[in-house]
Amino acid sequence: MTPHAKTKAPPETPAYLSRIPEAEAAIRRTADRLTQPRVAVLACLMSLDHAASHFDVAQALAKHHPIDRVTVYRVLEWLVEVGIAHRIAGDDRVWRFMINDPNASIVPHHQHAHFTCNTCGQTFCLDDVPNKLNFRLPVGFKPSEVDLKFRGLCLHCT
Amino acid sequence: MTPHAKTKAPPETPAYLSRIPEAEAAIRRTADRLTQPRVAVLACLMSLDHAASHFDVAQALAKHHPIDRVTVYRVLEWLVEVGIAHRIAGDDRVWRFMINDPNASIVPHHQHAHFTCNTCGQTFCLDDVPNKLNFRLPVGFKPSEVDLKFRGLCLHCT
DNA sequence: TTGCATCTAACAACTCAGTTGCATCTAGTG
DNA sequence: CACTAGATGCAACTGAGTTGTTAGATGCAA
Repeated sequence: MTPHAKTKAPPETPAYLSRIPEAEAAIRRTADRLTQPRVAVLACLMSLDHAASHFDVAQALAKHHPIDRVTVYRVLEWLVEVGIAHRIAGDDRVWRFMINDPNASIVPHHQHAHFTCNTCGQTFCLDDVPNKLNFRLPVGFKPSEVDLKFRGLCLHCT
Repeated sequence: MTPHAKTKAPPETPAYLSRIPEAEAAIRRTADRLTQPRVAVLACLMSLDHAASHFDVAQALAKHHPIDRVTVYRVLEWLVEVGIAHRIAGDDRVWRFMINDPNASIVPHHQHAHFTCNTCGQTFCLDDVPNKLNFRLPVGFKPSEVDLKFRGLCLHCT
């Protein structure tokens, strides 16, 4: 084990590297330019099963693809704009980002749920949870979006 | 949503003034001190049917009860601690606060819903909505809290 | 391949909500 | 009335996210 491993150091060969071809393909499908930061950030998101903050992304890429933090912000924002990812508001005032499920509907950030683990702090998407819910709101409230958040123990920390 | 996308200027005689006796009574029920900032902040929250940010509160009190913004933060935090109010995380990275429904359960911030209006930007509590929902989460996820947020058109903006 | 218009990245400087440290003051008690 | 724990006010700080500007890539057309 590495000494002083307070935060777990990234592995020698980061998992996101293998996702680079997949990321390039997805970016080419957009009308915008294929750039190194976009590829790296998207590959990073693709390698995760949970939501990542701008800081998580910048840190994961620091060794092999160091990217300015403003660029990370802008790439993440762009990924949301073009519909590749969606953003999640956390309780700690930090945005987290996650790849959209390609099987989901066209507006996947609507009507789907998130789960934040109280132990490891990571946020997961639960895409198939709330579709079958129908809410009864007080008279006069006309909802257009629903955001459902759970907190508790995730499957890794059980 | 613009931060503090606020409404009109407060009236000559702020509505919160009439809530001061009620606020004093509630604070006396706690084990802590009755202070002017606590009374004013609580009365302010009591006069609203929607959630208020620290900025909303400070602004509402500015004329008759000017209070340092750090004190507003600390009083709001204290109100949450003693169970008089609860805090809501908004999409604009701003905490908003609202009085707890005295008829609700002991932990009212669990298992209740919020509604944010896309037009006026205000956030309301919908206390009686999600109690009857039972969710089916993926295997391994053990939720302890649920937070349900709606966005759309509120009853004032219909 | 080269030239070029346009888009994108990097850097610095900034905004803004929220926090911390500390000296001063005050509510409640005796 | 005096005393003290606890609250307030002020200043300085933190950290996420944004904006402006310049330099550098990218992709298309010639």
